[in-house]
Amino acid sequence: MGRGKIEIRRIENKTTRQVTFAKRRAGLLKKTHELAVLCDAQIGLIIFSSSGKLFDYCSQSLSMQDIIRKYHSQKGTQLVEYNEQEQLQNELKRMRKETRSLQLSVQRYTANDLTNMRLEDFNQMEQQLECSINKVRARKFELMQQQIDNLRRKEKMLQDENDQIYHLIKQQQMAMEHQQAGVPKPEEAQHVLDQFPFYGEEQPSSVLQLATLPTQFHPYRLQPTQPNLQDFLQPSNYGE
Amino acid sequence: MGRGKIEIRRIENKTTRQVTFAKRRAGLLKKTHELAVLCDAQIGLIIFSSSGKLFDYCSQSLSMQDIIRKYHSQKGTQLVEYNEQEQLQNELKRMRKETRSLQLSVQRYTANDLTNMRLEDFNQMEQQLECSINKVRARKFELMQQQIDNLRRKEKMLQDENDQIYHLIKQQQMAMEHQQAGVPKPEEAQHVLDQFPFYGEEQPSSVLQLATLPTQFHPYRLQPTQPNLQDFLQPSNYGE
DNA sequence: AACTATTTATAAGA
DNA sequence: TTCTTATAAATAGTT
Repeated sequence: MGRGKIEIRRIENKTTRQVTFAKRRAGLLKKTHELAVLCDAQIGLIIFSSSGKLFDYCSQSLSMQDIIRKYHSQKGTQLVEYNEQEQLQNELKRMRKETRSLQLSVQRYTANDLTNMRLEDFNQMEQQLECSINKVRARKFELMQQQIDNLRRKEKMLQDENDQIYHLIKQQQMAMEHQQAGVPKPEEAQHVLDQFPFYGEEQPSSVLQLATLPTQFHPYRLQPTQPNLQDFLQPSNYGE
Repeated sequence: MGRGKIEIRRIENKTTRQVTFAKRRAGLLKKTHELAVLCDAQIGLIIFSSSGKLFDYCSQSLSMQDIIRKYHSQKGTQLVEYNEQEQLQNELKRMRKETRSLQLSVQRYTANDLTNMRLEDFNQMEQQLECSINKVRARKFELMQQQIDNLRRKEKMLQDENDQIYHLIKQQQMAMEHQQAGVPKPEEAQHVLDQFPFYGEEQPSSVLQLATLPTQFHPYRLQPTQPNLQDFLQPSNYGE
């Protein structure tokens, strides 16, 4: 349709190609519009010129987005991305529900909102809370018992050690009395004591809480004592 | 281009419209293809007939996906959907975190998992639970007190009513003694009692729990009584 | 689905 | 570029 017939193949002359592009592009847009109007069709047309410029047409009533969406849903493509979004939304919904229920749970346990509760619910809540508190206490005392056992063991070790020190000093005193009929100097006794790992070693109070033991006793003779439970509620490092 | 010129407006005749659609659609696809080839353009064409059937064209070298992607990147659209997805994912992340923390909270309150807890945590938990339980009990007793007050009010009303009945019957008896020097028949007394709304009306036990009141007393004289607290832990319908 | 009178689009020239 | 115009192509109405 022109002065001459042309072959449908890429126009090599750049100018000619550009002119033809402009003319035919206009024609195509016009025909696209006509088809959309005449036949009540929904049409989306996207044209990129060879230089990358965008031209598009979209029949009224639907946006290009809508047409593309419809295209994808009909073609089955994009289904992946769509499903992903769908899945995400479902998961979010589920999470919201779960969070809501958890929030209610926490609220019940903290008893911060007791309005809208029926009298009979209170019994149940009380029971739940009692049950929880009992569990907590049981576990707490279990841990405390372990600490106590541990302390007892350590106490026993110290006791034994002190007994040994006591006898050693006794022997040394006797030996000295034999040699010079004199008494040992305190510094020498200290020297002998040094070989015992526990003697004189300060126990971190956070570990053993021995700081509260009465100190007026003879240092070589620790008295068995019942630890004060109140003082043991510290991070347990037993068994190290 | 045809036997006659036509206006560019929706063709009303359905058959004509369908035929025109087929013809022009073919023409459009052909022209689209020609433009793509002649001018080295990238073109995507999506047509939905009025009945929803899909026809599309896409220039070689690029898929429709690619063209759409390019379209979006050029238009700046799709950024919305991308952001939407991004937002969704962020929200989900946030929700997961919140849910996790709530789960931990609930777990602490139910005391179902006490491993990995330090001894010092137990005190705090115990306190929290005690605090909750106190709140629950306070509220529970408050509600119970309300029920008790309510019952007292009702009791008082019944008492007053019975007093009135008692006096009425006394008066009647005296009147009859005047007239016939006889005693009133029980049926007549019952008739007089009927006008009092509370008399003989059975109270639903779930509402007032009066079922446990001792029944061996004189029916006209309800004894003031301390309700048994154990029996009041029912849905409260007081104040109706 | 094919025909064809016309309209429309457009290639090439101005 | 844009306008013009001869001609190809598309297609409305008909068969």
